[in-house]
Amino acid sequence: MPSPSRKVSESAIRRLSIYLRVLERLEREEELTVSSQVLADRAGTTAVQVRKDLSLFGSFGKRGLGYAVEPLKKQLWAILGLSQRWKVALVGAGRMGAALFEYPHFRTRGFEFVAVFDSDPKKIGTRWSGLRIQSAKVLEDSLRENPVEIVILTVPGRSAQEVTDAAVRAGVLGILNFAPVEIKVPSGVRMNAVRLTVELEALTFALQMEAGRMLKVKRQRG
Amino acid sequence: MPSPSRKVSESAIRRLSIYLRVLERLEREEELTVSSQVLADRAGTTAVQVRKDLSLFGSFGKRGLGYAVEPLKKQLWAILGLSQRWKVALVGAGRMGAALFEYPHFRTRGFEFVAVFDSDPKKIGTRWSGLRIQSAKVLEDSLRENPVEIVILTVPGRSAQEVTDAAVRAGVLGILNFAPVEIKVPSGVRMNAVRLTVELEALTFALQMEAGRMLKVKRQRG
DNA sequence: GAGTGTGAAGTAATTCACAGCG
DNA sequence: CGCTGTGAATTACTTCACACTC
Repeated sequence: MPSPSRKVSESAIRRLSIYLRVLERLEREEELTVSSQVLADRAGTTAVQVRKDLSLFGSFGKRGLGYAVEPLKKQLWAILGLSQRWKVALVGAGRMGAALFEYPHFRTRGFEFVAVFDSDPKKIGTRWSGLRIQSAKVLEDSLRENPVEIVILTVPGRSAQEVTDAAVRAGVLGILNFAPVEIKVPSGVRMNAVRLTVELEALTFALQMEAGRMLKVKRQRG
Repeated sequence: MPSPSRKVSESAIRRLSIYLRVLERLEREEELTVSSQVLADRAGTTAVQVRKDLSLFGSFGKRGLGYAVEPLKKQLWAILGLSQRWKVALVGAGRMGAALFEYPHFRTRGFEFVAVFDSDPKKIGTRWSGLRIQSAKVLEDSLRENPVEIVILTVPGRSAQEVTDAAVRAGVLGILNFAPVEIKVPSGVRMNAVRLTVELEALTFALQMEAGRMLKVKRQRG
């Protein structure tokens, strides 16, 4: 597992993860090698960006040839931390929780759900793929006894912070937050938020801008 | 609806959307005003960053006092394009599609699902909140007849690109892609991707780094 | 005094330009 | 030649410092 020469930016890491996705697809298409140009086109970036990103962790390419698909995939796999297995607890067994629990691409990457929590008495005690849904009340004790590295949070906004605090007390290392509120974690715990409204609003902002620009052009012409 | 003085970065927009989320919460807590400092703490950024971001669109604060919560919320609402209603089509009526279709925070922001498509014959014809699920085959014609501005894509990777192409031909303006592949859209169409594996891998990369650092420290001590 | 708004300075990320290798 | 790897130049983003207003 290569270790970075300089400090790597969050955006570089996210691109590496995209390259991995593209490489997996190239592998299914039985491509043996790929140039930074092709990888960039597929990943929505530039060839130099690809080479810079990869060069942060080593020299994986062959000049005149490009990168060997399968070996590069393995490298990225290791760089992104996928060589080790990560135990995950899901908190919030609603629709979003169910979607993520069943999401096949988490499983193929070695993420393993080992606990599910919810606060709805109707759900507690039922099973998801053989995993008994536990009461959110016992989350801290349960995670102390059977530790996980990562918690995926799909609870309503009102309970997000208290669940987070309990998980942190139990020694969780990272949190992926889908709850519709900003949560606070102490330094030493990593938190990454998926903000669905932000994603849509980034889109509507851009569309509105575009529409405004079009109007202006129209007025100028008229 | 204020229009920006200079060009605004994607990251600034995403922060504005986070501020909106925080302001909505402050409003529920019946706060009347908020300083850039408090807003920043809640949003996970700095006071200057907040002021810079807001100043891109106008002067919304009062010196010595801060920002009035409700008016600022309304401003952000308008800036982000939420003053107009956006019609949305969902393509992919699986678990993730269901989770997003039911997601209350899309609806409270005025996003309106007007069509749902899927390719599973078992699902076609059934209803979601009164909305008949249509065959993905008729997507292009259907969207031509009843246009939408936005498509939310929750289909398997293999069909993501062809669905995208059909939606684009039908005149869709923006796409929010949850499919686990990179898709291409022509210029003039906005695309925003939610990459679930990227979110988790950004986390595991950081955790792995952290673990590596700890080991080094340990070795130095030993 | 408390807190905003903003040009200037500093830092980070991206792109350019090209040397170097297969 | 074709394509990678990388210092140098450029551009974008953030933070500093402080004038200004309520």
